[in-house]
Amino acid sequence: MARRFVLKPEAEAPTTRLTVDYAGQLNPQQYAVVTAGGGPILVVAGAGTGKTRTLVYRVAYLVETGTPPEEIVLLTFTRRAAREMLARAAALLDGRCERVQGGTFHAFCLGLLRRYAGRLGYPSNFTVLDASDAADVIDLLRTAHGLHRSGRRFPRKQTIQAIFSAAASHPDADLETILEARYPQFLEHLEALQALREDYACYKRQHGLMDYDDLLACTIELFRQHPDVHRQVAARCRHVLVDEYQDTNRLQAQIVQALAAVHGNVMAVGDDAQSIYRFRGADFRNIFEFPRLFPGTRILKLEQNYRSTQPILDLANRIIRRAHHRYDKVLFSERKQGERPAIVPAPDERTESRFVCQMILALREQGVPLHQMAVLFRSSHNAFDLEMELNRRGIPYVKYGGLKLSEAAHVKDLLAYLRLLENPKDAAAWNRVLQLIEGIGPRTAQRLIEWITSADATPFTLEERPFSPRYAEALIRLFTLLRQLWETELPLEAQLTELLHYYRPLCERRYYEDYPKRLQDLEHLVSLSARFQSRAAFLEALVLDPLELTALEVEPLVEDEPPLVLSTIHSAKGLEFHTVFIIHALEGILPSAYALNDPEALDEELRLLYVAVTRAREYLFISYPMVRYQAGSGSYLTSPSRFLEDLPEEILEPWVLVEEPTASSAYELPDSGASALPPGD
DNA sequence: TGAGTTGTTCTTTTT
DNA sequence: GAACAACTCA
Repeated sequence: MARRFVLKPEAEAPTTRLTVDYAGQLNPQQYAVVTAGGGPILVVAGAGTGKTRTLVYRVAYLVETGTPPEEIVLLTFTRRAAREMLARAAALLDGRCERVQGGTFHAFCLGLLRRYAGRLGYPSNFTVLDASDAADVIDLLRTAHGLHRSGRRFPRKQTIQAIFSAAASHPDADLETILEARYPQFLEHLEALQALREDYACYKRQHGLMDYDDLLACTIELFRQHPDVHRQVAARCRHVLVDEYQDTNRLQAQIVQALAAVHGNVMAVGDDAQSIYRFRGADFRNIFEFPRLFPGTRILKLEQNYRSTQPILDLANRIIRRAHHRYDKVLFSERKQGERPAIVPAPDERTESRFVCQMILALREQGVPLHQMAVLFRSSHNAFDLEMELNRRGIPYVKYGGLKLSEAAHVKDLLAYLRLLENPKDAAAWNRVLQLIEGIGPRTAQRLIEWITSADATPFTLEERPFSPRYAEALIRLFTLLRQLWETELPLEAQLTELLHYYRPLCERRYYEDYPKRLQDLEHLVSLSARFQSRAAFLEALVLDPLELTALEVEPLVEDEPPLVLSTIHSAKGLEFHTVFIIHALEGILPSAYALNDPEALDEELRLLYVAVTRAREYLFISYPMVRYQAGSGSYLTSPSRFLEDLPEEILEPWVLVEEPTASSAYELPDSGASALPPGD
């Protein structure tokens, strides 16, 4: 008779001691989220409730309790957010989080597709098109079809691109539904647009091109067609964490579902009241779909606001109450004391800018660092006047949002050469590059592209020369250079230097009015490239993360003092500041004129204001000009945003700007402005 | 076919 | 103030 030995069940959690005092550093709700076990979890978190902090601790906790870092996926809204979170988690654990997979949905998908593109019939060196590249390709096809003069007005290339993108992010709706809902004026072109869309898809496949939407759609396609790849990828996703879930679209939700297919551990964090990316296909209802998508979901809440004072939250709560949709969250703070938010009407834009500048300087005198203050606005040109005033006074600032350096024509030109070296079949890049040569217009460019991209020969060789002598010499020069760079593996910076040397005269001819400034940008770009490992990495960073470049651009200017932040409200998502100014709070701007006829869009504008307001910790100033000037039509009276109407003075304190009545400074507000300040802290 | 000029339209937010 | 269509001239 054999002897029996009774085995005890293994303890669930590994016995390693935890190095972080989770219970001590988090509140009970946060602690519950951080230490929650596996399975699907939805965390509904109001503004300022320590969402980021909670995710950071969650990553640390998972690593400490035995999850291999490389099997954690952290999907965030920007790459900057991912980097920051991972850095903080790494700081908690002495760098043990380094191998966590993280980034935006687009970046994550791109990584996968580079590896598995072959399975979908794409070359692995495919090019990623940004929105304006995509519009250029569409334009190419539109011209080829002769659609641009098909009678009634045909939408412009950017609009077509927007329509296709909307269709791609709503995989359940067809083109007709999209047009009906958002572009009824183009319904008459439905068939032409459908044909064009098919052509566009086909063209991209032939030339190794993917736009932003393809990155998501192809990933889903890959998983559907190749279950083995899907299993392999999902197996490495032991825990999937998604930040800002309210701003995901249907495709992204499907990707999350696919990634969690093996282990089933998904945690999504979001706030339906802060959804501000509807125009990009996001739907805040996605967050309520989560429990349906993942049966057995546990819903946890973070409710206590640590960021703002109660008066600021009172205003935020009042604002969100105006929405047609009911948001059942009321933010409360332990920080009962605080100044009331101010509403500041200014006679005109100039005065509004002067007010903001002088208040900023006064607060800086009081000891608030510049970079703890932010000026927020609906769209980037709302800040032009203020920027002039800041420049005049020498106040350093960084501006987020709006036009990116990588979207400027001259930058795209230079990068097009680089793109060709990476993918010699990139028709969009060829189109740019060829048309820069004198004597080559759209027609010739197209013929040449066809010939170049169909030949299977070594790239950048000119065997016969069936071209007009008008441009033959220039074409040979271009090909020789590209061939040379393609064959010799120079460091990235040297490649760009060579290309810039070639491009410089073209740039001077084309932009004769302002080429010195543009060349300066390009030299900056060349020096920036030195930090990148490879051509591909550089190009990818520029397509997926154009923000970073704008931010970097200003860095060297500021040596001693971190600068003031100017930002679109969209780009300020997830950030917080000691003091926030919201400028141009006007009908037609916030809410935007485009939203006025659509209750859903109007709700989104309201959420946008809600996001802006909840960025502030201590002081909040909302201002607007009472008169504006418009080129041509002169000045006109404005009306303040409807969202701020009829709010009692206990919630929003009205201010009046008064000019100092001395003769010498009759046109200036006092620079110290001390008497106008709220009491210091 | 390309280059250059003029008049018209539209103007948001971002990966 | 830019992008685009429509025009003229070489």
